[in-house]
Amino acid sequence: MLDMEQKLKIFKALSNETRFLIFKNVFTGGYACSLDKKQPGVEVNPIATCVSTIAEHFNFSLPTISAHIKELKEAKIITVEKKGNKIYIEPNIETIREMAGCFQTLVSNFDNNRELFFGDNLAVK
Amino acid sequence: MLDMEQKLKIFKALSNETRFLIFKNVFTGGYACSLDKKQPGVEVNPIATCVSTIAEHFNFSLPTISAHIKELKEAKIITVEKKGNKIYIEPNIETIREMAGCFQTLVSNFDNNRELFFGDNLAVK
DNA sequence: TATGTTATTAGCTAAATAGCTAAATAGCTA
DNA sequence: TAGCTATTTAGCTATTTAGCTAATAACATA
Repeated sequence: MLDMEQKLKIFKALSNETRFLIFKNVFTGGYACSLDKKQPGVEVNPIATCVSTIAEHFNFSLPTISAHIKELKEAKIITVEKKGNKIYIEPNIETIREMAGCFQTLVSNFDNNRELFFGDNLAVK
Repeated sequence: MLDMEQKLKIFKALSNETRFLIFKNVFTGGYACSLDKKQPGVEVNPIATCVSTIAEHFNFSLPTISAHIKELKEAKIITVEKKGNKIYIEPNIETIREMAGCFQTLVSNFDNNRELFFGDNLAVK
């Protein structure tokens, strides 16, 4: 279960456009190709990418992108693993799964309470 | 459908602890009682509350709470309606329903791709 | 060992954020 | 109309954020 502090970190991490785009592309494979070009045959998840590959997609400096990645890592939205002198970045789907669950529970409880109290349900109205 | 700009506003709105707590209590009825005490018989959703009622729960000034509420309103997380000289605040469940859907779609697509590519599914492993 | 590659740290600046108090606005009520 | 209640606006300050360059660290390889 994600506690409030962790949720705040996740919301903050995703509230910045650059971090949101990194998140989007890490989760949907938007950066995956560049990796193979750089080091064919390396044994990593084909969805994995690295800091400089991500940075290629932005007009920001490498340290800036590195700092954004650190924030996504601390929010547990991505995982990072050092192999050689590269950092391999992968999506952390379990955190997103938990977020989906939290929002869904809130909606379900809300709809259920509304039905209990008012006998209606705007969700199907 | 929520566009990226709207999602960024929602994440930003929920990244601050005070706003997160307001959100939590507006959605779960944490502030509802004070309203009746103030104006019995007024014709509003019993879950509705107002700015000063919310402010009672924090050690922050009324203008500070007012500004937080404005940000939640602009993120479409809550709705506000002026009745007389009060602002009645209600949860906007449709926005949260959309967020739940976005996260769930991301998770479902991710799991589906993983199964397609690797024949496994960490969700049930 | 020297050089190149990848990423982080340090130190800086400009802009945004979150808080405050005082004043203004809007509407109700005596 | 005068005064009361509810809320917002204006103007201020301290802190945080997001960007930069330069320097450093860690590792690979010629």
